This record gives sequence, C-alpha cells and structure tokens, in this order.
Amino acid sequence: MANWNGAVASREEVRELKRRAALRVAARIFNEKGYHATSLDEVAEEIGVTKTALYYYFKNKEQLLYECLKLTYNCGQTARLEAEGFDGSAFDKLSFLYKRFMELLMEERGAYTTMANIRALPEEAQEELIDRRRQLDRYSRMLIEKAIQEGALRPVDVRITSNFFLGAVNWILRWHTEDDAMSPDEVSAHFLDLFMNGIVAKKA
Amino acid sequence: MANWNGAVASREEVRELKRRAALRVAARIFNEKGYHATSLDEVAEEIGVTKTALYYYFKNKEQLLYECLKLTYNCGQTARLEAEGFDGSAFDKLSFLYKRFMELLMEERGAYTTMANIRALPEEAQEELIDRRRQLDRYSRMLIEKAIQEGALRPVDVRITSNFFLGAVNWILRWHTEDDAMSPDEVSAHFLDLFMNGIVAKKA
DNA sequence: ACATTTTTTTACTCATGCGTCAATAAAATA
DNA sequence: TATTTTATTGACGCATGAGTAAAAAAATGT
Repeated sequence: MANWNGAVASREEVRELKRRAALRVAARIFNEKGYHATSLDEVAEEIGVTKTALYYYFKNKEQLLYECLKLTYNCGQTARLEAEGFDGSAFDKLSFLYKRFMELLMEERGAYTTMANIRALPEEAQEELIDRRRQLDRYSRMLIEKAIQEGALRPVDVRITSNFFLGAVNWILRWHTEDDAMSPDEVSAHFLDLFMNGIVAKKA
Repeated sequence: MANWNGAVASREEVRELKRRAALRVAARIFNEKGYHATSLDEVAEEIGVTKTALYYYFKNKEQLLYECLKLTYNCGQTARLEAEGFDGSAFDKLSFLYKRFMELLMEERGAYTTMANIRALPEEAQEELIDRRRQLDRYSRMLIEKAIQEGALRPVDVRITSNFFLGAVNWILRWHTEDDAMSPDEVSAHFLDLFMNGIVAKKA
C-alpha cells in the first residue's frame, strides 16, 4: 500500500511538479537567449534529462513557449481580477493594479518571456494571448479615465499613458535580476512612485 | 565620359546606397520577427534579390545584426553628444537628451533592433555595444544627479530612474509604428511630460 | 565591338535542431 | 518474483537555413 498520502506525493502530483520545474527552466533560458536561439537539447541538459524526455511532458517546442507566455499573462490577469475586487477609488485601484502586477512578475521571475516571441506561435494562440493583454490594457485605461474624472489624475492622454507604463514594466525584470539588492516590494514601490509623481521637484 | 558627377551617383555611392537600403530592410524584419526567426532568404526576397547577393555586401548574418544594432546605438550617442554641447542647466540638458534620443529612434524607425538580440553577437562586439549603452546611461545618471542638486528634480533614486526611462523608451517604437496618428515630436513630448511630471494631479 | 571589372545568380555543402520510433530502465502493482 | 504501467533513452529522419564556389549577367572602360 505504501501511500496513505501524507507527505508523499502522488503519481499525478510528481508529474505535475516535474512539468512545472521544466517550464521554469525553459522560461528562464528563453528569456536569457531568446526562444529561437534556444534548443530543446539545451533546456533538457540544464534540467538533467534528454530532449526526448521533454516530449513526454510537452507536445512540442511551441507548446512550451505557449505555456511560458501564459505564466506571464496570468500575472496580468491575476492583478486585474484582484484589483477589480479591491475596494476604493479608481486611483486606488489603479495603484493597486500596477503595484500588484509588478510584484507578481518579479515573483514569477524566470517566467517572464518577452512578448516578441509571441509571433512564433500559431495564429490562434497569438490571438488568445493578445486578447488577454488587451483586457489588461483596457482595464488600465478605464481606470485612468475614471481617476481623471475623480480629479486624482491630471488629464493625460489615456492611451499613451497606459502604454508608457506597460512598456516600462516589461523591462523591470531584465535589470532587476541583474542586481537583487532590492526586494520586489521596494522596486515596485519606487517604480510606481516615479510613474505617479514624475521626477521634477514640486515648486514650493 | 557620361559622368561629370552632377545628379549621377558614382560606383561607390550606389554601392553604399544599396548597402544602406539592405540594412534598413534587415533591421525592420529583425525587429518584427526577431533575429533568429528571420532567414537571410527572407530578407533578400523582401529586397528583391537572392540571398547570395547579400553576401556581396555583408560578411555574414552576424555582421548584418551588428550593423543594425549600431544604427540604434548611434541614436543614443548622437543624442548624448548633442546634449553635451547644449547650453543650459542640467535639467535642460537632461530634457534635451531624452527628447532627442526618442526622436532619433523614431526617425530611424526600422533601425531599432531590440537589445535582446545582442547575445547573438561574438563577445567582442557585445562588449563594444554594451559599453556604448553604458556611456549613455552614465551620462543620464550624472545629469539626474546634478539636476537634483540644482533643486530641479526631487531626490529620486538615480539608478532606478535612469533605467525606468531607458526601459520605457525601448517600447516607444513597438507601439508607435502600430498607429502613426501622432508625429515623433508629439509622441516624444507626451512621453517626456509623463516622465517628468508623472500623472497625479497637483493638489491645489 | 571587345576586354575587364562589378554584381548577381544557380546550384550546391554542411551543420543544427525539431520531432519520432523502437528499445530500455524504473516504478508500481499484484 | 512476475507483470504491467510509467518514464526515459539512443539512434535516427528530415527540414531549414547559413554559407560557398563557380558561372552568368550587367555595367564600365577602351
């Protein structure tokens, strides 16, 4: 019998754990070197198995990329859902959305796989991911607009502003990993402050 | 004789012109699809020649990428040099540097080739380009520091701030090309405004 | 028109890397 | 221990795409 499921992981669990681990490794390398520049042999070797073993867990290289990207897009979705259920003004919600989004991205770390690679996927998968990004963007714009009406934000260009932020965020990880002197919380707080308040000194 | 060099281009000139044109096309496609995902056959076909013709102008694919990236880094360098010879406070210089940098990038348009691809180059070339970027970053940080001392900027974290801007800028092109409703001047002005003043309304 | 040089093409070689298949190893079950 | 299921491997097929060599074409000069 040997398994009344205390600390011991079940068959399915082990399989899922290995899958996740492989996904993380792949995501990290895709990030560092780019999707096309990374061979499955490389990923496999890093994990400590053979390329063929990967095919036991993933249909093909494309699917591996697809799932990596999904990890990233889930961060946006999670942040959005949490923000929607957050009680406060549009301004508060916006601040929360951005802060949380950045934190999640940094926690997921290696999972961030640059959007550029999205074109390597089949049309259908592309559409899906782009649509998810659009949802985040739309929500972000909506909050900005509302916050302007509230008087919390000055009347900026909504589209440019949203893009400005989402674009800047994409780089957070690239240079955050380089020096881990700061915690995700610190980094995202700094970031949000810059975005909200700019850098010029307030005239007396 | 047929060529006392009025409107007619010389041998060398034609060659250089073709080279530049090819470079532009390559840069654009590298941008859209990524370096590794782009075949030289594709680039050649887009130009209207055969792959082999490219080898008459460029040593190999790597060199093509190298020169594409150089076009981009030249924007940073040019902006920096112009800013250095610009008369005004550190704050003015900083504003000029950023504005000019964005404009040059947008003018060069297709020439922007994402930094991620840099890893495809041999060590030596990488070092050179990274060093050039570092120069821009260093200059930017120096100006920020000075501007803080001047009292023009609030005491922000210099490193994060510089990275914040340079990161955000990298995305300007990706979404600017998508809708060309705005001129480079307008876009960069908006951008600079957001960066300098943030988005929150000034309390009465 | 003829010779020479510059440019481009056609037709290849060769390495890399995705994906498959049959064979094995490991683990669970009986 | 024997048997079945799950996990992994080694050895391959095959397509793609970088790079080359030699020949053709176009431009230039005499």
